[in-house]
Amino acid sequence: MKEDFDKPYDPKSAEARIYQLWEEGGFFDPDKLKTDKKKKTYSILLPPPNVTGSLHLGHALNATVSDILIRFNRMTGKKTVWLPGIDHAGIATQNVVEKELRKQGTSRYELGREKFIERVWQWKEQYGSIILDQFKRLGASCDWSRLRFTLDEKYADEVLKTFVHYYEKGLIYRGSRVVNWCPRCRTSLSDLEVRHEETKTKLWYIKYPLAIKNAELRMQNYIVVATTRPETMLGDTAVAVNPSDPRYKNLVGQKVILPIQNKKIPIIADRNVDKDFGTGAVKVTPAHSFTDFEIGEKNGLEIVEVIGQDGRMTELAGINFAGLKIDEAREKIVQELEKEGLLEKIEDYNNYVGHCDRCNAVLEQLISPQWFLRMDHLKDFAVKIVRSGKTKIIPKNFEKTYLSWLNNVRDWCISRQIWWGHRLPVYFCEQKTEEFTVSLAKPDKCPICGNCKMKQSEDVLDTWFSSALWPFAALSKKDLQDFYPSQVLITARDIINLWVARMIFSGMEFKSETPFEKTLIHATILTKDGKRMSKSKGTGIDPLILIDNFGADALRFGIIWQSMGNQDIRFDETAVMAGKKFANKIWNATRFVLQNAESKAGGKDSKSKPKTPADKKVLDKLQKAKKSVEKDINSFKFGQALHKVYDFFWHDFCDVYIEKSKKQSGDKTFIFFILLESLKLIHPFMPFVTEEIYQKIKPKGSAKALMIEKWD
RNA sequence: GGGCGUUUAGCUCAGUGGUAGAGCGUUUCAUUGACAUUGAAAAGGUCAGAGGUCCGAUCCCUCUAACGCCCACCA
Repeated sequence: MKEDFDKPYDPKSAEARIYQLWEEGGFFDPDKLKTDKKKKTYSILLPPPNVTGSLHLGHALNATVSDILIRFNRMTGKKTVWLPGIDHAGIATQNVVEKELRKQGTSRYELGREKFIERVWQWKEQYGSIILDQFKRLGASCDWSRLRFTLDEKYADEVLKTFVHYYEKGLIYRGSRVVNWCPRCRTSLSDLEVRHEETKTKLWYIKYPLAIKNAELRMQNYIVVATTRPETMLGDTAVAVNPSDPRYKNLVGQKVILPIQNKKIPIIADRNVDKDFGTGAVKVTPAHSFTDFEIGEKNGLEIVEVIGQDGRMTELAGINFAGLKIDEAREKIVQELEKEGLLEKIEDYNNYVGHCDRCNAVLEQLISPQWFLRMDHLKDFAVKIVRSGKTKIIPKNFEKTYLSWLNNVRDWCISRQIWWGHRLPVYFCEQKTEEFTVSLAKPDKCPICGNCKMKQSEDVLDTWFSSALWPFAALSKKDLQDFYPSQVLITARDIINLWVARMIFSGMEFKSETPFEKTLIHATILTKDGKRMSKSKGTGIDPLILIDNFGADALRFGIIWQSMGNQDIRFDETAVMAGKKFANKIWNATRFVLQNAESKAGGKDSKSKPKTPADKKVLDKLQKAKKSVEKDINSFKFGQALHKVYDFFWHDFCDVYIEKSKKQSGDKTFIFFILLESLKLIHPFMPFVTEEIYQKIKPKGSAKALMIEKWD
């Protein structure tokens, strides 16, 4: 026993063995543990990582924080579960597999839908659980028997039911409207999947001649519009000015000639037009702009689609332009306008151009038939529950992010034209191809024409539509009773709207209750010089390498040591090294205790009473630290808690008490008791080393594992 | 354009309306008996700048600057 401690602590040999011990002991599964039925249950749902993902420091922070809460609460005797899962991550996963196919010289189109999906499943089987193994290496005490995947049959059922429910309630509708479109992924996107990037571009001032018969006069009478996208003018169906703009008052109602297309389009007045931008007159392209689409609807304008789903100009753009890429078309248009003397001037301009969040392609706004979830009713739920304080967002200032998004949200485009995901439970009639029926299963007989076989919609749902159901769709019927709502959702700030808000209104709609009592928005981990960590820039740090070098406990220590609140963390590796030293310190202190406290004393005897003043003092310090740590954990001050744990053990216990005990003779069972209590205190933060020690020194009759010891 | 956050020791960060704290780093000394992944101690800060409130401000208020983040259909 004592000999085990002759060498320094070696995390590598201990961690895998200890994790196995926990898993095989069934200690992660609350149904296999004795729990205190009088206490409220405690549950956390793991934000399901993407199947495409590999562990980064953000996950490590999230998992460590969650694990501290779970381990702490489990030790207090509450029925506690941490439920893990994986997200199918529609576009992200599809893109990864497509990339692989490209390497093999083929494509999803060549394979066809069915074969392609098979390939993605294969890929999922191969890589799907890799990231979860990485969570295990961190020591995450998830109940793996409850693992869920968002495309599991049961989960998928729940998703489709939700769709049908919303549809029957009139909250889901189909419409041909302008959407964000990624020409690379060939799918629509929701507003939240658009990343705006500042782009240096030009503002072209183009003359639109008034439609006067006299050709000479025409060249002198024109209206100038300013645009960043001259190529879309091929689809213009009006010029708009602000109704209160005196410059254009007389022109409203007249017509101009759209250059190149040579077609008459009206000058209209619309309040959405900003008098101060450009010339105060704008071209209106209802097919390729959200604003213009609205203006077009109000004024009954014609819609001319000049950009296709492949991101190239369509035939409607004219024979000279059809098939050209956007920038080719732009260049050609500008040349032509110049030739005709219709270009007044060009200015430099900084614009925010929408990019695909997943593949970074420049997005187009174009019209396509899509499915939308009405937000007006659902958002009210989500606003109310947070305003009333029934769901708390911590830190509180993020409530502003949340509320301001909800208050300005547009209907959610939930359909995607990719293949990997939940296919819409919508069946179209083969005769009247625009008519459809919505139902969970394919109808035996077409209710529309009465005899066709019907064709299921090709579209799949936005991944976030299914993620939004996670808090209840991931739970079994029994678990719903025990664990809904969960106590706290722990996540990063960039998905407050994308995910948190949508979970909240989904939970309200289907369970009439918030899915979690609190949302904890944890810090973002940055590089040491304050830059965002990113794989592509090579600024990321791989947590697994840190675990290999220093041990999982050391990594957990290092991350939490720096987690003092919502302050973003500039990651400092020396904190991880400090963690490694601390693990070793605990190890060595144990060696000393074993050498001195000969009688390991039975479990009960170990609760000896303090005898000397030093005993009393260290006990007092321990109890104070414990109370303080409890308080900090419960208020999510993890860094503060860890500092106290560290201070107590290193300084009060080792530097003072152990040093003193060297000079103090007599009964030394008390020091053993303090050591055991310290292990409990440290365990939520550094589970491996504490468990490893506990397994070696635990008195007869004590718990099978430290992780299920009683906190008090 | 709108919103938010940060600025304290060489580095990463705590903290308080009334002598400024930790880890790492640096310096000195100690130690062959738990641990050199050690112990004891020291040096090191006009708490971003300006103004205000107060007996007193690093802390509260206003402004400025730098950095960072989120949101956004002004073409």
